[in-house]
Amino acid sequence: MHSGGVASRSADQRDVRESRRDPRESRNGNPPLDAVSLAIIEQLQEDGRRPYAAIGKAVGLSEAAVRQRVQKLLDQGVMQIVAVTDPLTVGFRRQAMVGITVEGDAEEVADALTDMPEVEYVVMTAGSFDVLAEIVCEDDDHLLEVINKRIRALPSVRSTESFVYLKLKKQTYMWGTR
Amino acid sequence: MHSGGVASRSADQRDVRESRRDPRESRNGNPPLDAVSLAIIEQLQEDGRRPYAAIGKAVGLSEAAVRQRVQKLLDQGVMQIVAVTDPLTVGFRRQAMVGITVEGDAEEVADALTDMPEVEYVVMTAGSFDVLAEIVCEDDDHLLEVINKRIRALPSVRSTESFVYLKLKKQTYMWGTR
DNA sequence: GAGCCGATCTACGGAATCCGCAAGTATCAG
DNA sequence: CTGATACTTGCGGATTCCGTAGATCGGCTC
Repeated sequence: MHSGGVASRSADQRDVRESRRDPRESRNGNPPLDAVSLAIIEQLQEDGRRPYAAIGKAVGLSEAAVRQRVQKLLDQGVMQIVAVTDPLTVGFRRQAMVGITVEGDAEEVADALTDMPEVEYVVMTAGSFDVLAEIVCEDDDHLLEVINKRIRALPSVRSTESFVYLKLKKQTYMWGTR
Repeated sequence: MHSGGVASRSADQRDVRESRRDPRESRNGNPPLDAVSLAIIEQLQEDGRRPYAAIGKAVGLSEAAVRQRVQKLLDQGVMQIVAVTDPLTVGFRRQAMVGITVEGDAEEVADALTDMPEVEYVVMTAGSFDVLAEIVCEDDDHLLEVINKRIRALPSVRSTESFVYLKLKKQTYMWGTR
């Protein structure tokens, strides 16, 4: 992936010195998305199976154009269309959020966590934790093993604190549409 | 929602006294899912737009049966098919995880958080926080307002601690498929 | 400006999918 | 036995998907 990465001139470049900065800017390394792609994403956040034609009607594009843009967004990893559930509801598994403080490079710890299959979610943060990781496990033994044997075994990890999930109350993907 | 919740007889009932316990059990209040629905969900976790016929072939069901099951899972709120992105990558918005300690009933605080549109994710936990909430905001001012004015204003909230997101490293929905 | 190139959109047609419906079967609860 | 539930098979029409060809636009070089 990341074949091209070229071009990608954002629209509306004339106001570089604009007072109120445009809310959408590249913040990662990724492509700055234009308003149309944003609108497409919003459509798919409401319903991941919505037909391309319906999306096109909503955002003012042809069906084929929507299809191409969606495909590109998926290929670039900007978005993914998936089924999401609450693992606890689904049945098995123990979940926990683990806050981690790091001695050296926090990013390399985050990368190590990323490689673990039990880790669903990794984010680097500012605050009393350097990294937050969400873990999904089979049972308590498995959870214990991941936290104590694998995460704490990482060289740069100074300390960890765990928050075992008791009940998921909300899970939305509707930002941009409210 | 939560209208019916009836019936939901699982298949393969003959081995109730099986030695190794079935990994799937009702843990919430929700319907215990059978192995077939689990398999369907796994398929849709890989690709939320996969055709029903392909799913049927994978899980050993007819196209119509898959369609009916998926519809039911969606209606019951067990699963949702959506586009997910990294808001930071998409451009605008400030994100943070907020850990909250509660004096009285933690669940009512969680419910109050659930009603806030800026709150994407709410989970009740065991540990030094009673509730974790993920917040997505327009900018720092907005974030500050939500945390200081709205969350801390809740009567039972004893204290909060915020972790502003710097970089999202991983975001998966592939549990069950590894 | 002429000309080329890459990216993106529209247009179009055939294949595949979606979706409702009906009939027939099997299982389980009462 | 009766009713309820769930699955299968089959069907047909509307819809959607998907590849491709052609048009358009902006930037680039010369």
